[in-house]
Amino acid sequence: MKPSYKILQKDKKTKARAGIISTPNGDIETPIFVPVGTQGTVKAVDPKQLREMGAEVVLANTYHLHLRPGEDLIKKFGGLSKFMSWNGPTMTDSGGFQVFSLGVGKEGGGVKFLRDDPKERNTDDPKPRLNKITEEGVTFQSHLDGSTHKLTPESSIDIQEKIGADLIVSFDDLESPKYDYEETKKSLEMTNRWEIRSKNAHKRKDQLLYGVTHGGPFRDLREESARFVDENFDAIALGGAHLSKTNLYEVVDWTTDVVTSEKPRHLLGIGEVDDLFEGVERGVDTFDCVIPTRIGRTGFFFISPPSGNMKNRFRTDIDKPQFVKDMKPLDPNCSCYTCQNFTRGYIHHLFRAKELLSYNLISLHNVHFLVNLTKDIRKSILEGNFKELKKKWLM
RNA sequence: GCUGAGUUCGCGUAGCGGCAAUCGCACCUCGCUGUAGACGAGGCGCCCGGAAGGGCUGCGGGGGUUCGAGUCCCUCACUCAGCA
Repeated sequence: MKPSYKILQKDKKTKARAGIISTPNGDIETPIFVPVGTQGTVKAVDPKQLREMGAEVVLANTYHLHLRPGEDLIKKFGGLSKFMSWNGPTMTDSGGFQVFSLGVGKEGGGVKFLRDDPKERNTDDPKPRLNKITEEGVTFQSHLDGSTHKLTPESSIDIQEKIGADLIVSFDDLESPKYDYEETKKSLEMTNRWEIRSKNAHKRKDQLLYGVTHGGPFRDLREESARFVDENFDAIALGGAHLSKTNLYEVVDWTTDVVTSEKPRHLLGIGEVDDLFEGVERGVDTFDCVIPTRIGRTGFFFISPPSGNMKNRFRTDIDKPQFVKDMKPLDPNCSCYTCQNFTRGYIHHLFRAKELLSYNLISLHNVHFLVNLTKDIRKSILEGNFKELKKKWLM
């Protein structure tokens, strides 16, 4: 079957909408947070746990799965969804992001994201790049063994067809946050050429191919890119969102104002609590982000209001000494397995002892937290009180 | 009792006579947004400082040699090993 998207309800005051993406592996009720499972697993979280918490789709990475175990192997196992025993909808990223994260993004000490605080902006010391970008595609040094690999729009799509996710992404070039207007424009033009090649290479009709919008922080480029992607694709992914918060929301607005409303919109790589509200309000349907699992493995867990707020970014660190004797669950308002069964004091102990269960319990909570938040957001759209829910969270 | 080895940050350690003194663990603080991340950065004698920096104390105790001692010498204490 051909994947499709349908809007069920539009919010009256904002661009938020509740909808449904239908795929051969099941339906995805949007808005929804998409946990990232780069290597065919959401790190430290079992597929059964994902299903039980209500996750509906998992995003894996073309680059990583190509290097290991290889797309042909995954195909032999019946595709990614079966291979990882998830048996639900999946999405793959094109590998374009690795151009950035292994190359440009490593410049300036690996700072990949611009914050509003100028002190945190990229510095100038260049780091060696692990990749080379040409018109044809990208040549990588494998981070596993240093061997050389090439990824092109055609090979990325070929790999993604073999991996067999329901939702796949065009091969794009990522602009560095350091690029000026001209450099960003050049990068965008490359992306556009690569996206057309991606589209032409794409044969499997049971997969939905997203085009990716770019254009850095520049309005006219963003709008041009959105128009271009809208003309050529049935699904819109908003890329290069490594911007300051305020700029990010502007960029989302510019994009969703231009793009056909009846197409699903994905915001690549974004997913802090406030981003989910601001994104949905501006018409985003799906988000993927490593945040819940990455910070989970380093001890941070999400907390809801009133203890969670914009100032603490809805998170705190289980490693803190204050949790030693804390008998409360991670988040008192949370219905996840972790919060229903374990105390902060116990998880603190596990984390200090580097016990593997701590990574599972915290990651599970964090993923549940964001998935559940987007489900609440969806419900609020259907019930007509999205703004009230947003206000309750972001104050 | 004799002989040998040892006693340096909470623990374990490094240290050609120029050291506030190495490294690991622990501890404290901070950071992670399409995952080279179960990770990374900083701190960890005391005092002042935002920092640069400055002051004080300091390598089992005591004494000595030396411009200068954790480093050399004497002595005491304790620990460990072997012999009695």
